[in-house]
Amino acid sequence: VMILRSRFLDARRKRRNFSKQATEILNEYFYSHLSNPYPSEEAKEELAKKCSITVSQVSNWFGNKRIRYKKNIGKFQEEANLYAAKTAVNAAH
Amino acid sequence: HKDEKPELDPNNPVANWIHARSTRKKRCPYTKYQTLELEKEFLFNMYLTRDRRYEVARVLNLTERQVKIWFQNRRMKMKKMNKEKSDSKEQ
DNA sequence: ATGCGTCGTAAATCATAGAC
DNA sequence: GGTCTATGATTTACGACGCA
Repeated sequence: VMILRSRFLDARRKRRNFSKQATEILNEYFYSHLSNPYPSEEAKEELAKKCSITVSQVSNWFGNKRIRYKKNIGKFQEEANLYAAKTAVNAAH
Repeated sequence: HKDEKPELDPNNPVANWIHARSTRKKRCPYTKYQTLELEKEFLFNMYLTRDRRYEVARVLNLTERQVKIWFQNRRMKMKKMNKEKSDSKEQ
């Protein structure tokens, strides 16, 4: 029990970057909804499930992404083009 | 959209996002002492009476509005922590 | 009308995982 | 291994809206 408890507390204290696949999914949503990147509660739940993270973490990710994108659009241009191309390919099939 | 202020720009993607008004006060981190005292008060009661709010604000050199909002945010934080706890329980 | 409640968020800041 | 920067989380501050 103590082991489980300490493991749980450690997990909360020690942040891990999200997986590449999770970041991929979040970015795909973000760049394909760039004019209104505010997922509904339902959309957040679906993203959370697909990414194996919590709804709060999805909210945090979008909050951080929006402000960091807005603060320096140029820095994200390459990334934006990449995901735009990716969703274009998906739409074509 | 709703929250705060539109940014009237032609075709930039950010134009229709939510933007904070320029009049918004910049976030000012509270001192350890201020936070500790606020937490003690919160432990005593999660909701402030008007008298307590006045007194806490005076002692900590904050405005009554800041104290009111701190308590609102603190209650939301508690709600979030409780939700996480119950979520991790099931499953 | 006032006034304080929640909810969702902006923006700044914190903490540190990871890249170099 | 020590410096940095990118990234996830937390902290102030508000707008929108609800209810008494």
